[in-house]
Amino acid sequence: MKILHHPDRSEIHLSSVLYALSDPVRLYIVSEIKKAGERTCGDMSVPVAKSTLSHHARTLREAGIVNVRVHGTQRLLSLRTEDLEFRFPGLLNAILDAFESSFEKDQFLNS
Amino acid sequence: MKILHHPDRSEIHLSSVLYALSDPVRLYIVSEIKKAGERTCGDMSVPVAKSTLSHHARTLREAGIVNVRVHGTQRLLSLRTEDLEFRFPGLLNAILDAFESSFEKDQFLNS
DNA sequence: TTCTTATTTCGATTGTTATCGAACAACAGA
DNA sequence: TCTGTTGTTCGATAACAATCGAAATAAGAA
Repeated sequence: MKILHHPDRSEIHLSSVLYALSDPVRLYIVSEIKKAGERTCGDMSVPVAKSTLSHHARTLREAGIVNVRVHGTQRLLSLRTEDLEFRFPGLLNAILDAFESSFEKDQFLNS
Repeated sequence: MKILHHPDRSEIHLSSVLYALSDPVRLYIVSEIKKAGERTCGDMSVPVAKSTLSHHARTLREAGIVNVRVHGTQRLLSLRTEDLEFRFPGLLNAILDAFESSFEKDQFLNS
């Protein structure tokens, strides 16, 4: 089985986190995970090819934002809430609250 | 005199703000402005060419993060604190606090 | 008007990224 | 073992971004 690298808590960098979350698709993915707790890639209806979705999942994982757990043929994504809160208190919530109250999520509603 | 376009408060997008702040140089610029209230481009000692600095200032202005005021031959940059707080409550502070307590600012200390 | 200072714009370069489809790999169930 | 499901990797493409130096601009001072 493939080993998925997750950065250590201390290796999570602010710029990388902000960059990873500056993409509307990834922001949407993260907000979906936040709501559901854990989601698979196929679970999320985003208007991109599955290879693109895979790329986004990888970006989020390498930035230290999500944890990926292998379960059969699926990958379960969850937020690294504690680690992020430890490193950057209040950041994730501020971003996700902003996303929820913005119009940026609207473009995914009918996709 | 050249007109500098600043996006309206309602035109500030979360992704653009996060993207603009995902660059270490720009993050440093913003943290310097935050401390001083207002700064000129030449004021800030960043390890990049002046044309590059100009590019970063433009990115921050177009993302709606800074206001640029012309004063003689200089441009005074200030944070659009109120607008950002209105659109994304707590976001800017969470990011700047994270930056201050991270090691990311260290790379600029001796430049 | 000429010089100086502060900053922008231009053109070029180099590197990165988002995207896709096709091929591949891992697993589960029949 | 075959088949379908799930997701990754590969190769390609097109767009974008960070960077620089040189030239241009704009305002003020001499």
